[in-house]
Amino acid sequence: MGDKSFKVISDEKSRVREIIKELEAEFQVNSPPRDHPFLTLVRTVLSQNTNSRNTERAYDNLTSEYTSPKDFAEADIEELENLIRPAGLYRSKARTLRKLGRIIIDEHEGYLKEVLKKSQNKARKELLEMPGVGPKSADCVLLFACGRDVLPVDTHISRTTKRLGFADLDDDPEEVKEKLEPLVPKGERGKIHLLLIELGREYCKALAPVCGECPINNLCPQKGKRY
DNA sequence: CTCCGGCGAG
DNA sequence: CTCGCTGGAG
Repeated sequence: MGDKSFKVISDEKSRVREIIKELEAEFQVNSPPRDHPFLTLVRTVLSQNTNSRNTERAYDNLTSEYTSPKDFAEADIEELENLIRPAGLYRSKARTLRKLGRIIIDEHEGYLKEVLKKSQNKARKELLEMPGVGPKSADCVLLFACGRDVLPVDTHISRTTKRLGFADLDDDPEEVKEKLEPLVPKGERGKIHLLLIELGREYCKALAPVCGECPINNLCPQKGKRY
């Protein structure tokens, strides 16, 4: 007896493929190749636990005056704080950004690119050793600054993945990643990352999900359980 | 585990 | 008013 409230696809890999296909028809998520690795890292730090609008404001303020690792390494903390305030968590982020600038200058010849040239595992390990850089941020840099096939797991990814039934409610981001990644075709991890974020922002929202309008509600076990 | 935090939606 | 936002550190 299958659950007729949603399209039953026994193979979860097939269901993921269907979901990607439907979401691609709904959203265009051509991620612009970000050529500047250090600014990619800066943007990622600003985005931590911060919505995209506020991230964008802070990033625009900041990059009108600071662009190179040297700029950040020599920055006045209070000035950094003022520029990035819209992002929230601005005191810790300002200190993180200055430390990151100094690390790039002192330990990597002034270029984050020197770290990213290494093998993916090595690069990830070194990113994780940097202040203010955890799993999600490290993966974002690997994805957006050097096009690696990785799947950064943020709150949107966690929430949508759990609601879609690919992970359990109490799974932490690492567990979500371990369960979702094997279901995603090679080379499509960055794509599904962006697609699930859009899904989370537009439909599968934390507070008031709009399942009735969701483009993949026929592929979701929550169909009929939420309004 | 708690803390950091401006900001907008509901 | 509360909640959550492309989290990470102590």
